[in-house]
This record gives sequence, structure tokens and C-alpha cells, in this order.
Amino acid sequence: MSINVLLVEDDIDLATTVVDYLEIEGISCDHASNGLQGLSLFEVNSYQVVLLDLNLPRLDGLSVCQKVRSSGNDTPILMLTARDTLDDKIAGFKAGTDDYLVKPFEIEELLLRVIALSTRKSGQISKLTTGDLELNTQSRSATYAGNQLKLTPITFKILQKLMRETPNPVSREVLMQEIWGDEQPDSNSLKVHLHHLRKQLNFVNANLSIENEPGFGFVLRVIQ
Amino acid sequence: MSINVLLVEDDIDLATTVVDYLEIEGISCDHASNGLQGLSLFEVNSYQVVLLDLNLPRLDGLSVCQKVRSSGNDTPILMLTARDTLDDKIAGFKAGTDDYLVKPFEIEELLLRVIALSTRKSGQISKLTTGDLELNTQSRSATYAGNQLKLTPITFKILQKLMRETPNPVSREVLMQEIWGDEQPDSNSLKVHLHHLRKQLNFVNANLSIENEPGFGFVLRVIQ
DNA sequence: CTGACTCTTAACCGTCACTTAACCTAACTT
DNA sequence: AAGTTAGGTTAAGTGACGGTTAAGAGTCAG
Repeated sequence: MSINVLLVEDDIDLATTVVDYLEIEGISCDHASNGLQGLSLFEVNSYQVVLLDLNLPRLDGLSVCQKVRSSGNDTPILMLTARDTLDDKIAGFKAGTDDYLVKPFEIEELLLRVIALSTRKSGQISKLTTGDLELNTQSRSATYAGNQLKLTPITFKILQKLMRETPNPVSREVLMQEIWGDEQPDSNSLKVHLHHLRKQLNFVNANLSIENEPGFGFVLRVIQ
Repeated sequence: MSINVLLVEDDIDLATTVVDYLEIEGISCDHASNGLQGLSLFEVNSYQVVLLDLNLPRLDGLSVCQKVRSSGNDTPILMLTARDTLDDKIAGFKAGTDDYLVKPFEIEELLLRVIALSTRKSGQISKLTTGDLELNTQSRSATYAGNQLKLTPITFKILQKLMRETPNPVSREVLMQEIWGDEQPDSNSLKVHLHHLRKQLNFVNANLSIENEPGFGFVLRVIQ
């Protein structure tokens, strides 16, 4: 998922630095050098995050922010400014800013905050990764080397528990407690669900497997 | 709408200062003095924002943050810490933090950031958009590419919840809680309302669909 | 009173997730 | 070597869940 950012900044040196750095990190970045231009770019395109300088020609950052908010748009906005008094910050947040970074800032921190702001909305926060396996616990979806897995409520719970504990094994009892709580089925249901899960992880070049820890339980293990 | 905050901090002086200040501002604030206590409070109650110290006894802040995230919870988390090197910040954001404040901080700024984090998610935004679908929660009207939808009070609530959570699925229980609160009908009423809503989306040829997440709940998804 | 509107309830049906049971292999015990 | 136990595989049955439709109850305005 690519991130699309709008930078509104009249300091050309700073702007090119930021744009270049973000582009290197794989974040595409449009640039406007005044408030009005920023607003019109904003209305035409869609952005995950807006970086807004406070001192801008034509229309200042606070006004841009207010206009965006009063139109009902909730795109995350990050204020970039040299002013670091409390009153300035109050004014910024009151106008509807989500974050506030004081110049001079480290550009790496800007990147971190841009990513944090953009991932929040797109539901990418709760992700577990093991090898080529990714599980998003919010969207309840998992991909293995790019392939979508089809998880039922139970296989989802099993995979989640195994991924959270890996590389440690999970005992049979703990696993069953995790799935069924106190009312556990009396048959071999767990084996069957594990089988379904394993079938989905059995790709040609699988580098993961759910292994049995004899007499104890199961592990999700990265091979080699 | 009252804000509910969890503060996890082992410095008692700082903690009482923060709690007192937030309470004065009308924000109710629970306090835990170690990581484990913080986690258990978090699991029992529901908070709009979590304030997390990095250095904690029993379980450090990063681990607390990771645990919260891997369980699929996306409550905004703000890290409070004396460490201000870039690496610390990188570690924090990687663990799933939303914001990062370096001690010593001005307590007014903490308040500003808490409010910013809490308002983002919690239904303060009056205009929601998903694809070409727009929903105005103040005028209680929805349009798809200019076409008016005809929503009853209940279908309006359903659509609003689905749009707030998209692209993540909403569990059946949460959805029903959202509509009826604690006095829920004992029949299959939800199915019927979903059916009405789907007919409306079909009627305007929306490229959106309400899909069933088997055994869990429903998602509003943009097609292709 | 009546018609429009909304919500609930019920009945029907298809599908899918889960359970169950039977069979198989492998490893360990006696 | 036979018996026992744990784990893996397969297939079938059941029940719960989800989608659709229609009818009835409650509310409100005219």
C-alpha cells in the first residue's frame, strides 16, 4: 500500500529535502509552496497525510487546516513550524491538527510520524509477521508470500496464538483454552483444524511449518 | 462525550500531576504503576487513549504496546519517556505507538495531544467518505455519487459504523451493541436491516458491498 | 380513521464451519 | 513382534449462520 503525502511549505530548500527523502522511502510526495495552491491540490487529489507549514504566503497554515476540517475532511494533518511556544501549539491543535513538529526537526522523525499517521487510518496497525506470513488481526486476514489465506474463526485463533508465541511452542492445553475457553469439545477437533491450517501453508516453497512438539503441543517454525 | 484515559507510569509524582491535571480538564484518568497492572486494567475497561511510560517495572512500555497491538486493538497510544534519541523513537513507533512525547514535557501539550488522539477515532468527524459514498452524521443523510440514499434510523447507524471501521470488519456483537445497546431483539432483525441497506447500495449501483466475514461479522468493502 | 413508514418476527432455504468418527502411520513399551 | 498411544488424514453429518421474503405490530401525521 503506497502512501501519498501533500507537503505545503514555502521554504524551497526544506521542501526539496523533505520530498527527496520521502520519495527515497517509497512515499510519493506532492508539493505546494503556498496555502491556496495547497488547498487546490488537496481538493483534486487524495492524500493519506498532509504536512503543513504554519507561515505560508497567500493563506497561512492554520487557515488551511481550518478550511479542510470545516469541509468535514478528516485527513491526518501534521504541522511543521519553527514556533514552539505553547500558544502556537494550542492554536494548531485547535484548528484540527493531529500532530505538531517543531523546526528544526530530524527528518527521520518526520518519516516516523508520517507513517504512524497514515497507518492509523488504513487499518495496518495490528500486524503479526513470521517469515513470509503476515496476519492482520484487525482485518482478520492473512497472506503467505502474497497469497491470501482463507481463515475460519477457529483457524484464525490458532494461527494468531502460534504467531504470537513463535518461536516458542504452545502447549495443547493452552491452545485449546485459547480457542474454546472452558467448554472444550471431547473429540479430536483440534487435529482437524490444524490440518486445515497446514494445508494452506503447504506451498511449493513454503518456509514455514506447524510442527508437533511430541507430548507437549505445537510450534510455528521458520524452516532452515 | 467524556474521555477516558489510562496512564501507565511508575513515577508517582509525575503520575499524580498528570492525573490531577487531566481530571481538572474533565478527562477521567485511571492509573497503573507497572506494565502488567496496566495491561489488566486495559483489558477490563475501555479507554480512548493510553499514556505509556517506556521504563516500567514488571513489563516495559514497548512490550505492553506490542501486546496491545498484536491482540488486534488499535486504541491510540502515546509514549512518555525521557529517552529522546532517534533509535528510541524508531523502536516506539515500530511497536505501534501513535505519538511520542519526551520528558520533561509541558503538561498542557500532553493535554493537547491526548485530545487530538481521542477525537480522531471517536465519532467527532461529521462527514464520512468511503469510495464515492458520503455520509453526513449531522444531517443524517447519505449520497452515492450524488444520489440520495434513503436511510432509516437503524440502517443509518449500521452504515455509519461500517464506514467508520472500514476496511476492517465489525463483529456481529459490536454492531448490535452499536444499534440497540443492551436491549437487543432476540430475532434476526439485523439480517433484515442489512438486507435493506444492501438493496439501497445496489439501487445506486455503488461499487461498494457489505460483505459477510463468516463467523465474525461484516465489512464494508470497495469493490476491485 | 387511514395510509405511510419503520421495525420486529417468523418461515424457508442454502451454505459453510465445526464436530465426529474411522482409519492410518510412527514411535515407544513390554 | 505385538500392543499401545499420539498424531495425521480423510470423509461424512449436523447444526448454526446468513440471505431472502412476507406478514404483522407500533407509531405518527394528515
